[in-house]
Order: sequence, then structure tokens, then C-alpha cells
Amino acid sequence: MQAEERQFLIEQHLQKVEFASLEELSEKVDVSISTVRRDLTLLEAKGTIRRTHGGARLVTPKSDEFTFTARDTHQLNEKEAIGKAAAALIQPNQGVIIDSGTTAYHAAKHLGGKASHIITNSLPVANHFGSDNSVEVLVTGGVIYPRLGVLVGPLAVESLSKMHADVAIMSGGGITLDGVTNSHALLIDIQRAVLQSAQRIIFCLDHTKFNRRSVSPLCGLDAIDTIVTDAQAPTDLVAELKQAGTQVVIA
Amino acid sequence: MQAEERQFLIEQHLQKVEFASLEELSEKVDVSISTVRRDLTLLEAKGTIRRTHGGARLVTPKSDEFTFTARDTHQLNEKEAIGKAAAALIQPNQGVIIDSGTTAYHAAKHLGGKASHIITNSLPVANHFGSDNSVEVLVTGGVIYPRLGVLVGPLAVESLSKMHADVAIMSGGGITLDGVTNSHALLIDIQRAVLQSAQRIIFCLDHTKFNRRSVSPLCGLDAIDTIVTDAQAPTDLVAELKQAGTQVVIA
DNA sequence: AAAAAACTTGCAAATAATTTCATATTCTTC
DNA sequence: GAAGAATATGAAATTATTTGCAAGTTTTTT
Repeated sequence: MQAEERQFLIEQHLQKVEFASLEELSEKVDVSISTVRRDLTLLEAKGTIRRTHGGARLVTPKSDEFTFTARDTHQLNEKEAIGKAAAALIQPNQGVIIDSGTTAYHAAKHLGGKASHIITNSLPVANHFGSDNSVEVLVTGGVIYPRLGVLVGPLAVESLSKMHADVAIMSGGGITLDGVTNSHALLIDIQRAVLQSAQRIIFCLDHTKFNRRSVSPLCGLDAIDTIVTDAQAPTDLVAELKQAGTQVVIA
Repeated sequence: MQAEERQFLIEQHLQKVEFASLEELSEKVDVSISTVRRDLTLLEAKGTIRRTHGGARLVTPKSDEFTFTARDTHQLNEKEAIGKAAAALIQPNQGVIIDSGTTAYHAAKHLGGKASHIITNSLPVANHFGSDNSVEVLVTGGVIYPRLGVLVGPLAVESLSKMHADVAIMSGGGITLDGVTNSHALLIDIQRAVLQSAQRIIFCLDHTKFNRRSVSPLCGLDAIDTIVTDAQAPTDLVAELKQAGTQVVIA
């Protein structure tokens, strides 16, 4: 057997078991422990693997968590503030749709027992209300979009179109005077359905989204009732948005 | 076993049970209490865990997770084993429906990349596969049943009736020769739909469910293909079930 | 306040890593 | 295709780490 082949086998085996002892590996590829050590040192340098006492482990631990919230440390304070401000706009006993963006998630956290029912296609949001029996939480069906924990696809769109809510709290990838844009086509389908199903549309957009255009256009300014953003949002665009008839809330 | 693997197991176990004693952990990973102490000190430094007198607890700020699994330390090992055995019955690339019981959840954990797609109305199951892009996970819509993380109601029933899978892994509240019973009427509606939508029905039932009748009848034995249980299941009922034509697997 | 349980520290035995060296294998060059 | 160089492998000796135990201290419980 070739050295490279052996190393590949080791790597592959580790992908399966996450942890392996030197003895285990040396049996698997039928060489001495010394050689396995050397192979592991090489693989570690390559980066796919980490050596440990007595063996090796995979460097990418497949965690059960959504990277969602972890990834979200960017502009965390701003998003937190925006979420709080957005939640403050909700009247008691309203029905609220919360979409799948990270900022919308923060709004959900501050919603407390305010809303009477919540509709969402975001698993993190669903989880958040999972053990709260003061609100009725309706989860749309759909296929899980990996790593984001969003439910997408026809089932999600369909079930959202059938529902109705007083307010929708949404987020997007960018905003200009032309309207809001977002990145994933799958998300756009769903957000369009949300726009149809809610009476009042609130967009949570931190300042980095201003004057940015993401891949696909979602809707024009006329579809939006309120934009919630943070203090660092460019004042000129904020002014223009207000002039265009959109309510802008600075958190 | 390697130190890192051991620490990972401890962490994982704590994820499940929220709190564990040193003795419990030392038995779980089969090392001395001293070593567990040292491991816990390391894990605490890492931040995932907090040491307490007599053990350790998870440091989850305000657990967005379901108390679901945590509360359910009862028969944990059995359920774990049953789940593993049930997962072993699945052929590669099958479509699998997993329902909302705790035992079915454990089956999900052992399913790995075996199934090609998974259909579920259980949020814990959905979360488990949330960042796994080797499987397509279809979540039924529905209203969250608090504290259990199950999606129930017409939307859940409706969307399940429209789907189809090769196998269904289910759990229930009790089993007798008359069939399976379960506690919540809402769950029964959904499980009926699952029974219709899957070709092969596997029930995961630990020994405490044997010879018990829960509130509402769910289905007769004829609807069930396989029952997976643990070694403590009463042998007489097991024999009778087998005679009635049901396959029984002892984990 | 006493007793029990749990924590810390230090130490010896066990286990694993590194280094070194002899042998085997592969690759080059003629 | 054979001789020699270069590399890879396995084994032994040395060094380092980890583990389990016991003695003494602190914390919790009664």
C-alpha cells in the first residue's frame, strides 16, 4: 500500500468515527504504530486532523448546533438593539410572522409574551419558543436549509400563503431606494409569501445593509411599512427613505 | 479511549442530562473520579461546562433547547440502545419518517448519513439534522406543543398525509396484545397519518411500555412490522407478539 | 458543631510521544 | 536490469504526559 493511500484511509476512517486510537488505526491500515504516528503528524500539518494523546481526532467536529447563532456575533450589539426596538413595535395580542434572518431572531427573543401567536419558518426561532406555553407558535413545514436552520421549499411557501398575521418581522440582505434585496432565491420565494400574508411589514436591517444590493430583488419600498435599524445607518439614505413614506426607527 | 474523546463524551452526556455527578460520569466513560475531575476542569476552562460540588452542569445561558431530552434521563441507556438497534434496521438511501417520541429521537441520532431523506414533526430531531447537509430533512408544519417540541395540529397531519416514506420509526405510550396506545389525542392524529404514509412501521418501545395501556388506542398489532425494545421486556409478551406475526428486535 | 461528602495536592505507576538507529523498500541512474 | 542514493518503515531507548491513589483540606449537610 502507498503512503498516500494509507493516509487517505486514515483520514476517511476518522471522518466516520471522529476519534481513533493509534492502535486502531495501525490495525486498520496494517502498519506499525510508528508509521501511523508519522502519518498523523503529516495529516495534522495538512490541517484535516488533530493529534491527541493516544490517537487523533477530526478537526471539524460535527456539532448539533446551528452555526446560525454562533456566526451571528457580527454586529451583535446592533442586532440585539434592533431586535428590541422591533419587538417594541408589536402591540399586545397581535399575530406575528418572523422570518429567518439573524436580526429577526433577535426580535423574537424580545417578543416575550406579547404576541398571541407567532408564525415562523426559522428553527432557531421555533426553538426559542419551544418551551413557552404563553404563545402559540406555528411552524411552517419545509426542507431544512443546512447550517441556517431555515425551512424552505414549496411546503414552506404554501403554508405561509395560507396563513395570516398582523405584523411580519423580516430581514434582508441589502436596502436601497429601489427596495430590499436578498441572497437566496429559496428565501425570496418565502419572503414574498410573507409579504402577502401580513398586514404590516417591519424590516430589521442593520447599518451594513444600507446602500447594498444583494443578489435578487425582493420588494420595493412601497411594500414596507417600517424599517428598524441602528444608529450608524447613513443619515442621507434614512432621510430619503422617510421622504419616500417609509417609517424608520433608529434603535 | 483517548482523553479528548472522553472529554467529548462527557460534554455530550451533559448536553443531554444538563447535570451529572462525578460518579455517573466516571462510570459513563470508565475512568477514575480523579480523571473526570481533571477533565471537567479542562472543559470548564474551555467554557462549555461549569463545575459544581459533586458534579458538573451545562452552562447554557438560557437554554433555547428543549428540556425534552434533559428531563428524560429515565431509561436513558435502554433508549439509547433501542435507538441504535432501530437505526440499524434502516437500509441505505431509504426515506424515513421519525415521529416525536424520545426513543425515536435516539434512533435519529444513530441514523447518521444512512437515510436519503428524513421526515419529522419533532423539533429536536430537526435540530439534530439542522447542520447536516448529507440528508434532506423535511419538517412538517404545525403548532409547537410546548415542552415536547412536537409539531401538532391540522397542518402537521395534512402535510404528513401528503408525504411518503419507506420506513417510519415511531414510539408510543404502551403496548399490549391489542396494539399500541398513546397519551395525547393530538399526537394520535399525527401518528395515524404516519402509519398511512410509510411502507414499513417500526415501533421503539422500552420495557416499561409493555403491558401498559395509555389513554387512547393508536393501532392494532397488524399495523406494525417491527418492535424494537430492550432486554428487560417481559419475555411472555414478547413471545406472544412474535406469535402474532410481529418482528421483535431486542437491543 | 460534628459528620459526611467532595475537592486539592503530591506522588508513583502506567501509558504515550519523541528520538535514534537499523533494516527494508522505492527510485534513479547507468 | 543492477548498483547506489534516497526515502520509508519498524523497533528500542529515552523523555514526557496522563492516570489512579492516598493524605490532608475545604465545603456541605444534618
